Amino acid sequence: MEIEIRRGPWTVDEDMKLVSYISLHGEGRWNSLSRSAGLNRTGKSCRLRWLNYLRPDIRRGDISLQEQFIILELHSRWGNRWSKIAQHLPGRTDNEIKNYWRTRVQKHAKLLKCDVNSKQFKDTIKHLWMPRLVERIASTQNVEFTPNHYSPENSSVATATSSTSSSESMASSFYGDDQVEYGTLDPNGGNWFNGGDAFETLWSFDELNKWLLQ
DNA sequence: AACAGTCCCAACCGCGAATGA
DNA sequence: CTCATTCGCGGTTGGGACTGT
Repeated sequence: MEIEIRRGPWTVDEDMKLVSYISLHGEGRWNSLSRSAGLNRTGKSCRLRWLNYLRPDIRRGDISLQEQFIILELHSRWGNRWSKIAQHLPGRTDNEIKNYWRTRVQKHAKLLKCDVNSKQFKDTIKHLWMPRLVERIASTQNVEFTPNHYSPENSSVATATSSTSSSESMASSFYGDDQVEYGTLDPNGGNWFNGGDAFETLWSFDELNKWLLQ
């Protein structure tokens, strides 16, 4: 008899079944795991749910400034190698980083009317956005961060601080201090980037345009 | 309050790589 | 070696949440 495979959002009951099964038997062999756990889901679906949502070491909340820097840095080296980038951001999933890139970074490329893969945009990230991020990180309290020397081989330096609550307080102080300073970007008087996002308040529209026209 | 437009993220899909029979 | 199955990655999308009018 064919059992209908479930799709779409996971229920609390399904989550509990998956978590309790994995806690007893461990991960892997996802297709058989799905059957054994009594889930009418594909192995793929179970794997994705566990890795992106149910894993106990998942880190939630805003992407910190350090994490933003690391994403930009590693993406400039490796491109869309999301899982590889995620390995250097403990608790963050490849899916989350990918979503972050698409929703935030690509949006900026679109606003500036340039291709996200263009040299122009990459240079903007490298020579304007990243230095500005470094400034912001350095200016916030008690943050040990050595972005100039960040490398995947030495990622513990950066990730050690990003995994503490200091990054959250840093982000909140950032919102508070700089919303106005960097928020008045719209030539028409409004807020160009709608405000609200730390990444988006790092530079002005004029500043970016000036850079792009160089 | 109601509606429309936009944003964001969880989940799906397709494909290539890895593994095993 | 070949074929089938499983795994993991990157791209895409549906729909709920949010925002503006």
